[in-house]
Amino acid sequence: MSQIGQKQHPDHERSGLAKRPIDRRVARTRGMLHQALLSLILEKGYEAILVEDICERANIGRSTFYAHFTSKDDLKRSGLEHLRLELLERHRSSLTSMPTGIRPFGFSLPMFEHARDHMHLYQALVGSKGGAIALDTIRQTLCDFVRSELAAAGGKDPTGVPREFIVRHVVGAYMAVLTWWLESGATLPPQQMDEFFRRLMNEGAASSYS
Amino acid sequence: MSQIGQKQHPDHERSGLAKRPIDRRVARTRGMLHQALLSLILEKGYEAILVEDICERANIGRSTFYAHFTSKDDLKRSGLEHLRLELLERHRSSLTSMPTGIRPFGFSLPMFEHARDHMHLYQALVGSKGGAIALDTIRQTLCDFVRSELAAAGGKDPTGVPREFIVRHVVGAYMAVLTWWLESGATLPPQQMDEFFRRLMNEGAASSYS
DNA sequence: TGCGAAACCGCACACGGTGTATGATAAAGG
DNA sequence: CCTTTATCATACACCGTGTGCGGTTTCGCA
Repeated sequence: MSQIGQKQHPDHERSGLAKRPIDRRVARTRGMLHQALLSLILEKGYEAILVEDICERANIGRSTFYAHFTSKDDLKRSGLEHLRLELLERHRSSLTSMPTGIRPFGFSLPMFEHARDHMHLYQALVGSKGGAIALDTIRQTLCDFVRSELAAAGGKDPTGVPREFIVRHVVGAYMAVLTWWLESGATLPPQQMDEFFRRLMNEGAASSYS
Repeated sequence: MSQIGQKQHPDHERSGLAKRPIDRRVARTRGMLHQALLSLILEKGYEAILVEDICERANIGRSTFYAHFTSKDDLKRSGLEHLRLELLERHRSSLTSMPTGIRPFGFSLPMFEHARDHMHLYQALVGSKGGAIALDTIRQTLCDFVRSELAAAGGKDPTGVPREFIVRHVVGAYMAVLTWWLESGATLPPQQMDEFFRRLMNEGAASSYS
């Protein structure tokens, strides 16, 4: 309960959330732990990992682990948050670079590219059984993207299909093909995956049935 | 290690897999345990459940639990297998009753109905965090359905989209809307859900974008 | 209806993983 | 250089798991 990273310098306090410099030791420790967890997920899957395993791999004392994270799940969440923010940022920049804006499924290509750039990580998340919870974070983020796209595009749903139905439909299909892509080694380029996805979404999957 | 249910009556042995009558006590015990697990999943979620909880709820001694199942997961798997077989059977009968056969997404309506009939169970699976593994069983079964549909319908994929891509796309979208339906209380009737799903699959989700 | 088999029960035990407390040591940072 | 802060090893209590073992109850079958 050493309350690490809570340096109190009342003077230097910036407004609200200060970006105070972090002690090198803290940064090193957390980095090692994150990396250790990741490599262990690839080896044995998340569920089978022990806190002791992580510490051993990271060369960190077990008590130090608990000084930074309350549990194995806490460590996972922390690592996932990085990922989520990075994804958000990439989506944001892709929006500004292509100001047509209303093009549907704008999240698709950036997401495929992001997954390609972090393939080792995503494959770990997909492969392990515990990855389901992790992927759920991504799923919810994508759902937000689609919701705002739908809200921006058209107010009416002429087909009578509930809007949330459409959101889940689109993101569910997307996550499924993304997962398949990663599972099978991500050999196809992101551009082609994006093209396939858009084709099915535009023409409907039923058109491929005969 | 009492090896329950291994009655040895060498005479009465039928060819191969005999459907030997099960001791009433055994049936009662297993039924209680399955039911207890289910109700507990609804209350606290699968992960938080202890073997002791299950036994207490079922009024079964803890040693008896281990005489039937090796672990909590084993009990879950056992219950899930029932579900999977029932789903398979319903799909089979729906195929024969509608011999046109080639109608795409034939799994859709039977699946929605099956979920409606076992709503409490499915909602438990969807809601709990551990449900991901359980839903995966369903997902794989549906993938098999779609694969055989695709194989039966047409040999060529004129669009150039890989067949497995289509399979994952369809089932991913389906599982997503099914999950949403259950999460939100399954108020819409299965027929309407089926109709919505087919509409998006036929016209493409992009058509709902403006 | 009675008898043998088997299923159930409670209890006790060893094992392993978790999370906390503590005091000593090492390394940042100013 | 000196203070602050992070790290470490150790020890400990706690809890859930899975197994072993007699004793009791219930079932199936003759």
